[in-house]
This record gives sequence, C-alpha cells and structure tokens, in this order.
Amino acid sequence: MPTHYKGNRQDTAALNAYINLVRASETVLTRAGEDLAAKGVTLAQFGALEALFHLGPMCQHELSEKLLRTGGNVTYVINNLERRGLVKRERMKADQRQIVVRLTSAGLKLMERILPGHVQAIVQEFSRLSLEQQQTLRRLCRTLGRGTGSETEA
Amino acid sequence: MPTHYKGNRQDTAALNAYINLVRASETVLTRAGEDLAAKGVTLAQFGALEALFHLGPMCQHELSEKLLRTGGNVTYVINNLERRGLVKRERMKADQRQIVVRLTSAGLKLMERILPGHVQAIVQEFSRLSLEQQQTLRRLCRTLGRGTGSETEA
DNA sequence: ATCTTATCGTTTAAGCTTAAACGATATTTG
DNA sequence: CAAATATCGTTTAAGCTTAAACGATAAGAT
Repeated sequence: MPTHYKGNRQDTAALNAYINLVRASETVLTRAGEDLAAKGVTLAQFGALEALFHLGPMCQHELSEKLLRTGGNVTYVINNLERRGLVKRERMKADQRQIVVRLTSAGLKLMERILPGHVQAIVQEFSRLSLEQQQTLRRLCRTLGRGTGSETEA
Repeated sequence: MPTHYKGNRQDTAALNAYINLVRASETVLTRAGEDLAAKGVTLAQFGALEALFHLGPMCQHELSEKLLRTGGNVTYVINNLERRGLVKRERMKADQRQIVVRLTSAGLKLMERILPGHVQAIVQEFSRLSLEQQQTLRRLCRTLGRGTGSETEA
C-alpha cells in the first residue's frame, strides 16, 4: 500500500519508506507482544525485566534511560511488576532519592523460563530475511535512528 | 547498543535487527508526532484525517481496516476529532449499522494547511538515507511485514 | 416469517505513554 | 552555613490501544 500523496520522487521514496518502516515495526511488535502475552507478561514489562536480567539491579532513573521512557512511565511499569512480585524496590542509603529495582527470585525464574523462547520467536520472525538482509536492515535503521548530531554512541 | 543476549550468529543478527528496527520506528514516530503536536493534532488523529482526506468519506469499519486499528479505537479517535469539529458522523440510510465519517470544512482546511509541511518533515527525516537506501529499507520492511502467508496484497 | 448468524459501532477495563507539576533529597553557590 | 539549583521518583490528566461484552441492525437459513 504505497502513499497516496502526489509528490516528486524524493517525497514518494521517503513516504513509502516511512510507512513500511512503521508498519513492519508494528507487525513485529504485535507478534512479539502476542508471544509474551501467552507467557504472561506485556512487552513493556518484559523490557524492564530484560534490562534487570542482563544488566543487574539499577535505579529507576537508570532504567528510564535504558528503556528510553519517561520516569513516570517507569514508575507505572515497575508498580505493576512489583505488585506481581517479579521485582522489588530498595531505597538507596547513599542517595535517599534513588530507588534500586532488582528482580525477585520469582522474576529471575520467570525470565530464565521465558527468555529463550521469546528470543526464538523473534529469530523466527526475522527468518523471512537472510542474515545479510538482517544486517542491512540493522545498518539502515541505525542510520535513521541517529539523533540530530548530539549523540554519544559509537 | 547491541543485544546482551549470548547466542549464536543467527540469534544475534535477528535480535540486533529487531532492536534497531523498533528503535528507528520509535525515533521517526516521535519526531513525526512532535511535528504534528506543533500543528495541533496527534499522530492517531492525523492518521484518520489523512485517510479521509486522500480516500474520501468512509464508515468506521472501513477506517479501522485502513488504519489497522480496532473498532473501539476508531470510535475513540473519531470522538476526539468530532469534538474538535474536524469530522462529522452521518448514519447511513442504506445500512443503519454503518456510520459514515467525513471531513468538515474545518478538517479539510486543516489538512490542506498542515499536510505539505508534515510530508516535508518526514522527507527531511529520511534524508539521512540516500534514495536507494530508502528503497532498500522499504523492500526489507515489506518482506518483514508480510503476514503468515494469507495476505492478499501484491 | 421466524430463527440464527454475522456485522457495525459503543462501552468498559486494563495497560502503555507523555508532559507537567510536585515533594523530597542532594548538590552547588555565595 | 544558607540559599539557590538540580536530581529522583510520584502523581495527575490526557491520549492511544486492545480485548471482550454488548445492543442494534442486517443477512442468511429453514
């Protein structure tokens, strides 16, 4: 479904790339979300759990930076995870403003149980593309995702 | 920021493509949303307005198919647009279940005023990629976005 | 014609997300 | 030290999104 906008060649190429990029992302996210729903967590919850699993305990501010979400959003998602007993909060002694979030044993067990299958679901999803195509896609998306020039990342 | 998951080559390529695809989409959508916010509408509202602008009046069910959203979501977004006087609803005589949504003159004027600038914002965003790269990105995303094999689209 | 089934739009509950205002705690500055 | 500034987490309001249940209308079956 190409764009209906009548413009020049540049405009058409950009709009078509835009719509297909967003659609592809929605498709992939929807399927990943369905996989996780069957495992009992949401995508947002999994994102937080995954960061804690791979990077270890961290304060909410740090989590908000890793997840590219606002502080208020992290409060909300962590509330839901804490209510389900998957993470726990601990106020830091050194800096009373910060709250360290860590996986509970239940949270750790959950991740050990569902992570491999979720990875395979994503691998399966991307098997529509060859290895080389996946790398090309990654490279183009990285170029597109770069900021306005004030980034620090290599 | 590559994945921290320790897996084989296939897994790593898929996960990296996944994370960068989603991030790029979020980046582009955020910027498009900021552009539209400055123009006074949300991305979801613009999506509905744009469909009505380019395809003409249609019932909510049709709109939900074009926008790839649920019926309940269309009800919600159209409510907000109607409240702002940008669209109006008309119950169809032929089929009393259907409700045709059409742009008001205010909605039409708004789109004529903001659409060109929004297109240019997207073109600007994608100017990080060459024309050829945009076409490659589009092709890869289309492949990825295809359904499980039950699609009708060419 | 009546009964069954399907379609269309709405409502509700739950979750995600942001921006903005706020309180508590740290840090910096004069 | 005291005052101003900055950081961290929370809360609120608004919007987006879905799934599921529902009522109204239409289409199909017997």
